[in-house]
Amino acid sequence: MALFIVKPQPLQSGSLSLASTKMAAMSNQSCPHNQAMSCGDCRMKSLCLPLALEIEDVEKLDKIVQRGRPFQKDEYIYRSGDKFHSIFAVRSGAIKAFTADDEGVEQVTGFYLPGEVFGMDGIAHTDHVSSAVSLETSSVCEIPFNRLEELSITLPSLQRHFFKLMSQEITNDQHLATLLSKNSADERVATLLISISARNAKRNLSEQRFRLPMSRADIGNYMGLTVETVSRVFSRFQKQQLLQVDKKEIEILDMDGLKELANI
Amino acid sequence: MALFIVKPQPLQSGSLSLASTKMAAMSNQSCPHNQAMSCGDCRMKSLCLPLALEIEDVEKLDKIVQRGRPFQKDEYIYRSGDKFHSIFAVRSGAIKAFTADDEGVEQVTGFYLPGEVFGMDGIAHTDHVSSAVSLETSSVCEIPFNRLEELSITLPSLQRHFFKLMSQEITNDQHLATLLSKNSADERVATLLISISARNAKRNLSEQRFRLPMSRADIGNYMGLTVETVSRVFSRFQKQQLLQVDKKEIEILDMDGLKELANI
DNA sequence: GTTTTTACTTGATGCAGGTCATTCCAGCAA
DNA sequence: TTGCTGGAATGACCTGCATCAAGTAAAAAC
Repeated sequence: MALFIVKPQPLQSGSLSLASTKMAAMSNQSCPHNQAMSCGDCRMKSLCLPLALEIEDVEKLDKIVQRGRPFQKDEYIYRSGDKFHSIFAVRSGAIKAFTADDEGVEQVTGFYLPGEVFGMDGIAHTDHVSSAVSLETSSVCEIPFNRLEELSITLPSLQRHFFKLMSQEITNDQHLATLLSKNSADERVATLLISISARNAKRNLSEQRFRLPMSRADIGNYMGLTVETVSRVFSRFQKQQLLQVDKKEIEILDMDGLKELANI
Repeated sequence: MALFIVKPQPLQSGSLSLASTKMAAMSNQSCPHNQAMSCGDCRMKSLCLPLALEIEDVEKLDKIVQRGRPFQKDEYIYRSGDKFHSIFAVRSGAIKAFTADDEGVEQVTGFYLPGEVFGMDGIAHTDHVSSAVSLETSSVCEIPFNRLEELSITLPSLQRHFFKLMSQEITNDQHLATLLSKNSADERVATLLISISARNAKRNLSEQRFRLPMSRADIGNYMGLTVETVSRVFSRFQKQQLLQVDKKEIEILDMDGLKELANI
C-alpha cells in the first residue's frame, strides 16, 4: 500500500508535461524499460534505494540488483504462495499488489509507481502472502533479500534507509486504514488522486495531468468502494469542476478544492 | 496495528486460566510490572525481540534496553510530535496506539499486548507520527533505535528478526485495511476477539476467557464502527450463544462459530 | 466488416450501520 | 442516603453506499 510516499529528499526542480518527459526519456536516456541500466544511471535513483548511498556504495548495490525483461500488462511479478526471496523496485510502468482470501476474492493492497519499492510484506514469511501484477508494460528491479541483508550489515546507511522504507510502508497502511474507517467515498477518491498527483510530481511529471494506470474496479477495490460508486464520484467531481476526466486521463482543475476534500 | 501476530516460534505447551496465571506471576516470577527484570529472565522472551538471539547475545540486547517505572492507565508512552528515538516492547499491561487528524479526531491504529513491539511507525520520521497510551497499569521496555541499529550490524539475526517484525506489522495493517474495506460489523468484531484470544494463547493465558483492556469506544474506533454498533454486536453475539459478556470480561462459548464469522 | 467482450456510466431500490435520544448501572463523593 | 459521572446498552429514525439492472462505447476477436 502506498498512499503517501513522503521522502526527506529534495526533488530536482522543474516540472515537465507528460508528453515532453516521455520525449526526454526516449532520446537522452533511452527507453524507460531499458534493462541494462545501472542504479547509478537510473532516473529513479533519487527516489529509490540508492537515495541513501554514496556513489561508490551504489555500485555495490548495483551488483546485487537483477534486471529482467519488462513485464507486459497483467503479467505477474510474483504470486501469493511463491517462495519469497526478493523485494522489488519499480523502474517504469505501474504495479498492483493484492491479496486473495480463501474464496479467491481480491483485495488490492497497493499501487506502486517508478522509484517505489514493493514486496516487503513477504519478509516475515517464507512464502509471499500477496501477489503483484503489472498494470501496464513495466520494468522492475529485483533485489534478492539475502544479499540485501548482507549488504545492509556492511552499509549502515542502507540498513537505515531500508528500515525507513518499511516504516513508511507501515504509516502508509495506517493512513489507508484510517481513510477506510473514517472517510466518505468522495474523500477516499480525492485522497488517491492527490497521492498519485504528488508521486508524479516527485518524478518531475505533471501533477495536474496524468493517466491512471489502474481500472475503476481496482480503485474501488483498493478504496473499499464498488465500481459504480467510483464512477459516480468521478462524474460528481467533473460536475463540480474539480476534474476533467476522459477515461483514464485525468486533469485536476481545482487542486486546492481536491486537497480540501482529501483533508490535506 | 496488531491484528494477527503470527510468530514462527513454537509455544510452550499448557494453558492456564487467568486467575492461576496471575498467581504464578505474583509468586515465582515476582510482580509482572517488575522493572528490574532482564531480557533473559523475562516471561516474554520467547515472543519478543530476544526470540531471535543466542543467550550470550540476549545480554548485549539487555544492555541497551531501558526499563522505567510502570505506566498508569491513560499515561502516555509517547505523543505524536515528540522526537522519535526509541521503539518499545510491552512487558505487561496493554497499550493503545493512535493518530489524530488536524481536527483532533482520534484513529486507533493498534492494540499491543505483552511481548509485542510498537512505535515502529516513527522510524521513517524524525518525530513520532502517532501517540501511545497505557490502557491499564503497564510496563514497557524502551529500546533506543540508534543502539538497536548498531547492534543489528553486529548481530545479523537481530537485524533479520527486526526486518521480520516490521514486515509482520505491514501484513497486520494490510489485514486491517482488508477487514475495514470488505467485512461487516459482525465480522470485524469477531476478528478482533479471535485475534486477542490467539495472542492470549501465545502467552499461555486462556483463549476462552479474558478481559478486554480497551473500551467499546476504542474497539469501535479501531474497527471503523460506532460505539453503538459495537455494543449491538456484543449483544447479538450473546443472543447467538457465541459469547458470554460481562462488561469487559469475555468468555468465548463457541470458538468455531466465532472463527467462522472471522473467516479463519 | 460484424460480433463479442470488457470497461465504464447511470438510474432505481434497499439495507447496514450511523445518528440521536434515552435509559441503565456501577463507582464514587458528599 | 442522594447525586453525579462515565461507560455501556437499546430503540427509532435516517442516509450513504451497495446492489441490481440497463445502457453505451471502445477494443478485441472472429
